Amino acid sequence: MNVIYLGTPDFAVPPLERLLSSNHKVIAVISQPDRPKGRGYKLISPPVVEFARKHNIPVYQFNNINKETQTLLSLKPDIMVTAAYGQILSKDILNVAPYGIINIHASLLPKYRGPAPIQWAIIKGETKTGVTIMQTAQGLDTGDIILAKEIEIQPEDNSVTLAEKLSLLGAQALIEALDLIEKGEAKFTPQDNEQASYYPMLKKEMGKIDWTKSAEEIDRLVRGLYSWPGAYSALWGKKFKIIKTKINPKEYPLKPGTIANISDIITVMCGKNSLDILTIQEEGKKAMNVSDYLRGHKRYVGERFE
RNA sequence: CGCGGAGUGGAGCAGUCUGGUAGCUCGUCGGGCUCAUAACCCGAAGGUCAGGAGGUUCAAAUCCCCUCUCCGCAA
Repeated sequence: MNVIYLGTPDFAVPPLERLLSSNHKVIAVISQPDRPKGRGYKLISPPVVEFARKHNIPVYQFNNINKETQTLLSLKPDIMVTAAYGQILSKDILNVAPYGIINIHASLLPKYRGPAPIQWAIIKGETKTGVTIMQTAQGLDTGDIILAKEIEIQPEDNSVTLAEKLSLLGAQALIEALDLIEKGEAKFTPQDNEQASYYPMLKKEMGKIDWTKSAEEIDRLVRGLYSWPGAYSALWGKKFKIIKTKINPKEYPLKPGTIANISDIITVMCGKNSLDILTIQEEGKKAMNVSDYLRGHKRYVGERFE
């Protein structure tokens, strides 16, 4: 089938790559416009755009896709695929291709609808998640399900590692779904709205660690928010990103947020249990092992994170 | 020109304001102590102080100029 692929971030690259080596043909890639990013506000192209250019696929970066119905029609797609595209599609767009639009969603729908399902699944302490290939319908992540694939969330998984896995899983699922649709064997199962849950976009403020919470919760926050926006806390007048932590079952008679032990790691008392900080990043500095950090900084037990 | 921090032996830092050829914690190597050790003691190696056969100066890691790289904020 002739496919128009709509996607933007890293997550959307592997499925596109997989499509290129499939029986289906990618006739165009649509992505968000280049945005000023990083220091100096340089204009940066989305990862999917970089990839598409490298493979000489025509790229479109519409400011508002909903005004481009005619452009899309002229491309004559059989079907369109979305993967973290970033724009809400109007009804007109949904009807451009004969086979409609299908979406790769990084959760087991109907759970974890919304724009950050991977991160939320970790934060909420799920032990498994997955990808769902579903029809893109009006309404956020509410379309009929074609197929889904499960994966376990490992205790050391963070959003980056899990996204990589889900992206590859999604690539595989996408091809299977397209093949089914082409053969007319795809089944479309409506979502059970009773079971549905929706989680919003991540915000920076979410990363501020509340040390009165349990070590388990904080550890999940650290893993879920890595690498953006990241969990953080302040100490010694500086802001520190907490990159990697490990739950420590020890309890100390100290207020939450207090440093209870320093060796190669820094152990901080939490609301319940304590947390070993393994990797840290001081503002303006690179991320480093706490053991390295401690070589150049005299830090003491009893000091307290804010 | 968005704001800001930083580039010093293998690692993390100090020294820069108040110029005078480099220091700390650790690592590495050798030796000692020890039943033994990541502990302790003694010793050693290792640095064109990001780069510019730049500027100022008797003298620059330190002051001035230019370039490169990394990072935090912001978006």
